Amino acid sequence: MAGRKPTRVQDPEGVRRNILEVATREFVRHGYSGARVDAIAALTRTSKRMIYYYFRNKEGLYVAVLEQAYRNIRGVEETLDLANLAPADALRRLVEFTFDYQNAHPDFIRLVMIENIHHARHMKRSRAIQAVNTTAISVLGRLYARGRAAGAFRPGIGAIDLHMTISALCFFNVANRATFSTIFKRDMVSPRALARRRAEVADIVLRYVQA
Amino acid sequence: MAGRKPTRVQDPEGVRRNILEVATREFVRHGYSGARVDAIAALTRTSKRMIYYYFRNKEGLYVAVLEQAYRNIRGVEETLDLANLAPADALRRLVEFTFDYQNAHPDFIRLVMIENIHHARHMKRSRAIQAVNTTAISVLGRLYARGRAAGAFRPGIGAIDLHMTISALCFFNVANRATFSTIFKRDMVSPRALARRRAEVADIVLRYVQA
Amino acid sequence: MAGRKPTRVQDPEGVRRNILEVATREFVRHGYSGARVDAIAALTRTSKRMIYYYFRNKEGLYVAVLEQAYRNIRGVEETLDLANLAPADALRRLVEFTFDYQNAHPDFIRLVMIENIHHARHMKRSRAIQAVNTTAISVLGRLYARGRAAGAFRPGIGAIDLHMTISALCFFNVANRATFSTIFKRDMVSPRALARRRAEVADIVLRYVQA
Amino acid sequence: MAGRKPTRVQDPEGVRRNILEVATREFVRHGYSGARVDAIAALTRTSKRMIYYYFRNKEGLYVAVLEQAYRNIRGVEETLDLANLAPADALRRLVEFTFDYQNAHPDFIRLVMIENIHHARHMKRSRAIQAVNTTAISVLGRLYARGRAAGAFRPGIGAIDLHMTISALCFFNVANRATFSTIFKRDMVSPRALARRRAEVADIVLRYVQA
DNA sequence: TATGAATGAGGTTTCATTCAT
DNA sequence: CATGAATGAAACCTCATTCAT
Repeated sequence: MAGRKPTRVQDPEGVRRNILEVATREFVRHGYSGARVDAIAALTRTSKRMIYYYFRNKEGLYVAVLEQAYRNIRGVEETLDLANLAPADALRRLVEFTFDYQNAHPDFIRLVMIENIHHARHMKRSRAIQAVNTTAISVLGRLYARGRAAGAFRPGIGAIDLHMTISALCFFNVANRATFSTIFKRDMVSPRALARRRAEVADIVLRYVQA
Repeated sequence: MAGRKPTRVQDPEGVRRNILEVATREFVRHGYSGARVDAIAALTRTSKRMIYYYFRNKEGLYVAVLEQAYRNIRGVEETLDLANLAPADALRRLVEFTFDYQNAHPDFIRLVMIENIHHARHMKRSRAIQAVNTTAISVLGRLYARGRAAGAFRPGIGAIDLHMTISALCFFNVANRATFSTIFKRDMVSPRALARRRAEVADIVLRYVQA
Repeated sequence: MAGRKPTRVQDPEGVRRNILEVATREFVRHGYSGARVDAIAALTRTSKRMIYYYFRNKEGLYVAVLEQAYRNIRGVEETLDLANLAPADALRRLVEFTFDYQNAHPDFIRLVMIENIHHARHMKRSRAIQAVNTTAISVLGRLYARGRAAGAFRPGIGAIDLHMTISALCFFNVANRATFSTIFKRDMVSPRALARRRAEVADIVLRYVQA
Repeated sequence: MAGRKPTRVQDPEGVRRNILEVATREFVRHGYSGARVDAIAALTRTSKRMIYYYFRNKEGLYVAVLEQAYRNIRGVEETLDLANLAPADALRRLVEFTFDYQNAHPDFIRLVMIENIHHARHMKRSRAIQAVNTTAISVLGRLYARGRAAGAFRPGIGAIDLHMTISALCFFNVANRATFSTIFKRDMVSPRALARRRAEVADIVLRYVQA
């Protein structure tokens, strides 16, 4: 009576989460069209029927996966506590953090790639996602303003442009890893390789911004 | 008898090319799994049977599309005639050219994205593709050496790293256009927006390299 | 605790009636197989479980709907008070009333159509329904006898035949409205169109019966 | 070489016809939603896949069935050669023919019922069907004009009204057979019952039209 | 009495591919 | 070389119904 049964017979939230986890893996692995609802169901602790019960259809499931992914990264920049660092140090830290974060979360990167393959069709329909990435920009904007005030950064750089630059440099290392490392026989995943590239990316951004 | 379609009745190479064009469009639009052999056949001036005749199966067709795409970009850097420019100018020109070229060939970019989604599986199997991008590196390598000799560039930068940086910055503008412009309500396609970003990208690279 | 839905928490008869109303609409709209238990439940003020609780299954619900519909029309003819009219006038009134009644109750007509599509399978099983339409015949039989006695009607017409004739002419206007008005671009629903056809139908029946 | 193989391996038209026949039976038996593509396929000499090849989807198949049914009845009235009969005789013959024809083709009647259940949705979309029933009206219109000229018919009756009357009386005998004969325990299918009702229907129409 | 969660069976449709001519 | 017809396997999805609380 007191104390739940060990096998929770009904646990909607758990079931939902379980489906979402499995589905994320499958979509990430095979793309939207390549992912199989059947395969997802089989890896789930529940049945195919439940996927449709919770997410209506394959597209609904995919959108939920996407939203969840964006929700997970929302505002990570704010956890950084950059205010106590000198602007240049803060920026370097932000870049390195972004680099590490993206390399640590290839699933998210791949979902973004997939979404781009599909012209951001699903993202466009999701209010939840649209509400996201703004924190990145505001954190960056404040940091840049601080650097400007301190005379550390040169003028004329937009926060969105800066964000795009950082994103582009970090994103590539994950997104294009397969083709790039194939063509150039280059290690892009070992800790050493990551550390080297991370430093390089930070250098690029700092040289770009510094006065 | 009299009224045959004006289609050249026997033009194997033309038929092959036609299939390849249509297939490129479809793969680019919908990804590998999302592309439909039926749809490709219907848009072709020939029939489905010919696709299998020439390319064996869907995967063969996709690989052919990919190889063709890589073949088309092979060595464009060499057409640039950078030798007569000062190293910095030459590098700026190379970057801007790369930026323009990639923005002008989103199909190729999207094929690379697709290939990355699929872990470069097909590319790895294709000798033809593996033989490609080396010219980019050698052109860049020579240019960097020249800049070093002239005292214009700082030491310690690898050609592959430099190439990756340029690629990352240019690639992002095409590959992540859909999601990025959706989230940040940002124009990434107008001539004006392209010109601005191209200049910015060139600046980034030059500041990174300059002594 | 405070904010309960205003729904009477315990009102079995009301719940039953509510389900029946919604179900009628759905069956009438989509036919037996086309109607969805889920859809019915969703439109109900209660839940799916209650449908099964009260009606056992989809078929039970449908039979209940059908019985209810027949119960509602049972004996409407008796409300007419035809005894004070001359036989011909009484018959005209009966026909016009039937015409109006059927046009005012398309749901009932459609349930009859649906039941016919299914070979009256459910009706055959329902004692409740079988007990119905006899009043129509007896009313009509008495009226015809009166007309015969008065020399107003010709001999040799059976009450059931007469009923069938009236039914056929009235029923068609509702049942075949969709196809007929589509093919012949004919208004069959405006008050004016209904009045014209009603008069015509009455004429047909009277000319048929009159001596 | 000369002389076809007995098992014609490819016979698209035959396959199409075969599917259509089987599908007609199934739709007629179970209505649109109640009919099962699987069941149709199983009764076919080909496979489920072919149904989709030829008819695209269930709705396409149903529309084809409906069009085919209307095509089959198109212009049967013209085969009657009524011109050599006196107007009243011609009209009686037309009515009796219609009665017999509809009773002999219950499948068609049931398709019309089904289509009405679905608000003529499919018919409205089909140009082929819309083009049909006009011959019935023109035959009837000419006949009525002839009867008027001969002083045999009374004035003021519209051809479409007349057609509706005949249709209603004939249609009912097939369409409402199941419910009507269940409630009134009445034989509506034996040759004798049909002959009696046919004569009655003809009488009704003639009394309605005659001067 | 009431509800949201769950389910198995089966429904429709689509896919890449091959066959017969 | 070329084509329309054909196919099996599997994809996505829906249905009426029942369970656990």
